[in-house]
Amino acid sequence: MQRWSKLFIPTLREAPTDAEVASHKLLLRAGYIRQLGAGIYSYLPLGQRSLNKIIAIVREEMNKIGQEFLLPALNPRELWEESGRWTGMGQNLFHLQDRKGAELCLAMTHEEVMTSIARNELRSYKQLPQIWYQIQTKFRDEPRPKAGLLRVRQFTMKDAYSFDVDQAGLDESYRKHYDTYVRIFKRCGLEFVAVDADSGAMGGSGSQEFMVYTDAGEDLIASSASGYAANLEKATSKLSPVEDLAPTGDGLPELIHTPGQGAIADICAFLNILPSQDIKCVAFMGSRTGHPEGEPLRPIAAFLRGDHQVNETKLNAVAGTGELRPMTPEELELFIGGPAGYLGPVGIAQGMSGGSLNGLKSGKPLDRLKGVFRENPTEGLRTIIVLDPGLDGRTNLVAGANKLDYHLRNVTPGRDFTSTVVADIRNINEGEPDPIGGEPLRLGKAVEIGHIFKLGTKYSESMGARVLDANGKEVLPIMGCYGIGIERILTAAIESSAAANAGEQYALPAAIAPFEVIVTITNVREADLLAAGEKIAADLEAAGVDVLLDDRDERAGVKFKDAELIGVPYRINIGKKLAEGQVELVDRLTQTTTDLPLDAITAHIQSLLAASKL
RNA sequence: CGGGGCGUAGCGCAGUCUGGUAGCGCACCUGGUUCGGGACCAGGGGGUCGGAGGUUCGAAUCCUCUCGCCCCGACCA
Repeated sequence: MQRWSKLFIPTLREAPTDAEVASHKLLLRAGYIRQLGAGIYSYLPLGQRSLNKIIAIVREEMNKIGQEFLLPALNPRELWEESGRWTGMGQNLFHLQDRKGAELCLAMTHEEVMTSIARNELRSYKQLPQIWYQIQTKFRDEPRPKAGLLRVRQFTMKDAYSFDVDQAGLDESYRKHYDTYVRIFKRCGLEFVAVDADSGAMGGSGSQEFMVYTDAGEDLIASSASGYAANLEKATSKLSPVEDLAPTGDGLPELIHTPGQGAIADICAFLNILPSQDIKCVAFMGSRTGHPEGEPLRPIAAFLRGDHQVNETKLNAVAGTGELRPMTPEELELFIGGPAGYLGPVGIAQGMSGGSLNGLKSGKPLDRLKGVFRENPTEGLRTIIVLDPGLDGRTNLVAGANKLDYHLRNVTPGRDFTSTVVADIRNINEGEPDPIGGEPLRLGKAVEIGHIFKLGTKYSESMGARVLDANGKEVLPIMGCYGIGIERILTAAIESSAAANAGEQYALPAAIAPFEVIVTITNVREADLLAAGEKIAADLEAAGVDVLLDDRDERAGVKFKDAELIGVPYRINIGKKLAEGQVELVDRLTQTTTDLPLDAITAHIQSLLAASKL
């Protein structure tokens, strides 16, 4: 039997000032963790109990589809050079040297080790598919650890790797992981959404992130009741129709004097129109990442509804660039043809050929531009004109005239200007209808607790893993990788619960709480209370319930506060009502209190726990 | 890496500007009272003031350097 009086549970009345987010404060105050350095934490007995419970769930579910390994955290440099990640991971990989000067790293994931095992041992398609996983400590030299356990340099991760002969096999392995993750997170009592993630530079064919909404999160996601969910970088929405303005005059673009009305809000007020009836122009110079010098810049003119915001990730994808910066006034003149505030699509300058630069008057900014053109002397630079679908098909819009203090009205896309491409480049807004079911989108910050990813052959190729297929032909095993952040499950659960209680209190789901039930003897000096508490705790333990008996000689108030701090979902108070044969059950998840007869409590707890286990 | 903030007892803080023997609350120990929502009284223990160097008769306090931590940004398969 676990007795509080014998355990090490150092609760704090006040949180250290370093802690900002709710889960960090509460984990410290509850005695789950202590900090050792930036992004480095010790897990105290309570924290370890909770993490062990999470790990047990993960392991139980993963064992249904795969096999567990234990792999070295210490990896030789050569292995990581094979995959290209020794330098490819940059500063995020912890490097170290042994006494002989040989270089090693602390593994941040285990693609390399798993693939090296696969290439040494797997020879035939008959040995596939394989799903290999491990649960262990990973190291990442994060540029900025923060928010307690949310972003750390050393943490526990379940990562899994699948090896299949063909794409269909990978699809199946991926699906198995998806289903398994859903079961794991449900068992952990989390409310989560699976969002389509950017496959990014990895070039994989599919990727989803499992996210939990919390303000402490670092990602922005959108989801809706119809099951739609996506990262903000990918999220789209159906737009409600906007009423176009009636044409004026002959219906063709008409110059209007709009002195000092450069901002959208100003011009809308000035002309008495809605922002959605105005064309916003955002102009960037784009370049590819990883080409600091000499990479030709690309002028980009993005046109979208006046009430919409550009999403730079989407725009980069459309323009084939990796980095964007705003155009300088000189560049605006050259590539758009107007001053900031009065940019528009009609008669856009669209850049020029390299040769025509010679006619320009000199000056520092222009000299810099000539340097840019030198990379592409014959083609010069043409402005990429991107039109957001929110403007496509619209009529009689208002736009800048590319002339100071003038706008145009009656601007109709397609008729008055053409675009290089029509593509979604905007951020969706909260409440807009989702693209599949039309349900309102919920937009919010979220924390990533899991990620599944169709890797492809990146590692089998670079590290030389091959098997023979049924035709005796050598093929590269197709891989998937699948991660779960163990501590993040705990953190997300606390954040979610604390958010409902003003950040001051939380209760964990029974499945991942350090104890399922706490029996609080309100006064251990009263022999009958002590005896009843002992008996109830013993009965619960005999019934297989994970119970903590608070047998400390403390005042009741202290014990109640402490019980709440450690997040145990069910509390049984042994107190005054014992005289009538009753004890109090506090259900912290529903925030209800019920009186129960002494002899009914064990069965009642058992049924509560059974119900919480799906 | 850029910007900002903070290092004084286990936790929360004052003292630093204006140099003169380091303080408060909580926690901890002892005794007593109290006992269902972080009790009260009395007594007590605990700090090389992050570190190094300097100025000074004298440095938590002034100067220089340095280490650490937090926040915002950048970054984040």
